[in-house]
Amino acid sequence: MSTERERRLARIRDTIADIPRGSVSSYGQIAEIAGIPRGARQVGYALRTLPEGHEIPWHRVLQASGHIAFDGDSRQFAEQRRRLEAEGVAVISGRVDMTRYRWQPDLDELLWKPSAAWDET
DNA sequence: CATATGACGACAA
DNA sequence: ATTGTCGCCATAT
Repeated sequence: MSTERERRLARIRDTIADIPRGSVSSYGQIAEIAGIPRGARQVGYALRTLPEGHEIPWHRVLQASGHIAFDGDSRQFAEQRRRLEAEGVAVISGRVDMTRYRWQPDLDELLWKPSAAWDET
């Protein structure tokens, strides 16, 4: 069986997995799409506790301001910037232009995802 | 049950 | 642009 907590984390991971290459999203946006309003910190928690060997595009999640969430001198910051630039996302001063790269899921995607929560029952 | 902790976010200086 | 405060909320202790 699955606890509510597990399903919540799964929805977050699934949502992040849907961010297309070359686009980015924010913690808050992911939370909302995953059905967790005001759950930005929960998205942070989910990313912090990703399972081993995951293939989740964690680097496509940024702060609402477009800034990378890690300290500019950290190794993780460098890795995230590298991955973003590798797929064509410009990172200027540790920041991405959200108006330009923000993921805008269409109706199909939004209607498609939630169904995963339905057939859980 | 009480506190502390964040890969957050909005807002006021 | 920066910094500090406060709100938020699941987890950890």
